[in-house]
Amino acid sequence: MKQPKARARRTREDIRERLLEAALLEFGAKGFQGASTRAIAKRVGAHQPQINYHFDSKESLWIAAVDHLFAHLTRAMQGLELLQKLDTSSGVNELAFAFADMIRRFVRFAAEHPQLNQIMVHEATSESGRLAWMTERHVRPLYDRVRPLWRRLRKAGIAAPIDDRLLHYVLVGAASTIYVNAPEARLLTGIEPTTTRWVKIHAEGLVSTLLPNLPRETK
Amino acid sequence: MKQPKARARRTREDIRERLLEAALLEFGAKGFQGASTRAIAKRVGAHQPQINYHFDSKESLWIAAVDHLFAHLTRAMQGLELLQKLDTSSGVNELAFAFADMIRRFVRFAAEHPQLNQIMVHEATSESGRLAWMTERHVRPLYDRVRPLWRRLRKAGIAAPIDDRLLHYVLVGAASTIYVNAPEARLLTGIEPTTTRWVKIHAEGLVSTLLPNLPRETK
DNA sequence: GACCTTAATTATCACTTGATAATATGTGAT
DNA sequence: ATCACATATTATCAAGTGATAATTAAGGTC
Repeated sequence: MKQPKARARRTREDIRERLLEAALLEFGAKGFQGASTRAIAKRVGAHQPQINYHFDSKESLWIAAVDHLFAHLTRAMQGLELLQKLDTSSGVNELAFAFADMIRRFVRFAAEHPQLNQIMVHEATSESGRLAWMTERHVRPLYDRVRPLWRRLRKAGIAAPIDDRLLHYVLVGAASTIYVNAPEARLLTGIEPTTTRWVKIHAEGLVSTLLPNLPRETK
Repeated sequence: MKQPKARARRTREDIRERLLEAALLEFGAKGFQGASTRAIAKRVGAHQPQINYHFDSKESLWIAAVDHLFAHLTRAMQGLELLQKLDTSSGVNELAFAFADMIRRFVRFAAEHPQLNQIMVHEATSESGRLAWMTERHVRPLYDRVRPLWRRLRKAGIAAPIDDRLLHYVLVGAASTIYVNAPEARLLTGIEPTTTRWVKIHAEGLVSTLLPNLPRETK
């Protein structure tokens, strides 16, 4: 009477994708050490050794998951042609509008994908190969791109008086902490911060605060 | 020839204090799960079972360490009589100066004791008994104290346009992320953010940004 | 100096972890 | 239908975890 459990066989891409998403949730919530491969596999109804089968190791899974998520971020941010605005040296006002939009997009992304900043924070608290890899591969490009833009906005008197090297952490922290710490924020404030309503309020608050002299948008 | 290793016998308070400090470093860097009691003990030249001897369990150690650190924060913040400024309904300008000072102190504390915000972030990413305990016991008092002050400053037109429920996370994030992520920040920016020079630049930047219409201090 | 309280050390336990090897089964090509 | 290959499952391992019990030694008190 013991009939063998029907095993769900899925395509390579399908199961890999599911494992990546599950990994992001676990790594984001528990950190690299705290997340267990068994818990990740269980999330998608798989068994633990499938992780070593589809990826080579826990670390490889982590790398693949982080690549996956940063690709998502890049996609979400690049409707903006910030680089071109800068390169063409066009009007500083246009740059300011583009920057404001970048802030809004970043806040929205942080709300919808808190795993990214959660993972960054979990890793950034102690030195490791993973931290060095993530910093150079994914964080530096963003940092290097944003820094000159901010300098220009400051010279134009549009941006708040924050050093361009510190800005990265001020912006990331101000934008993402409430979503990184969402379980705490729900307990503390009683609100659900990931609501579109609150995300908008948050984003507009940051825009007005970081770019206090943003000109009126006249299209 | 095998002479017994001289064992360092210390007073109860001494070894407890040392274990607490070591625990903060490990918990801050690795999170609760990631930190091992053996690593904590090793930091102070002790053996792992001493943790269960002087504290009851890993969790009790964590609680004691967090209490210890928040007591330190309270001490660092309370030269300010923010409460009184509020209660006496005295001039809003004085409140603003006090608030600015609070920001400076908080930034300085975050730089000198990154473990606090590291631990908060590690715990806040997933629900747990520890998170609930820490939120209600230590975070809520600060949150509840600051919120009405900020409302008053906003009404007076001194504070930046950020909702008072969100402010907590905007401020904590903007002030502490660079120190929480210091290992990353060093790699990324090439500067040492915990220098008094950079801490001052950071703090003043936040004050000007969050309180853009702070009156000139006239004593 | 003997004694006793308290801290330190050693040995060991049950449990969880990531990984590997061996086996079983699903699926498409022929 | 059969076969070959790719995916799933099971069993197992060594390493590391927090905790406990048993033993040893330090330091003050008389």
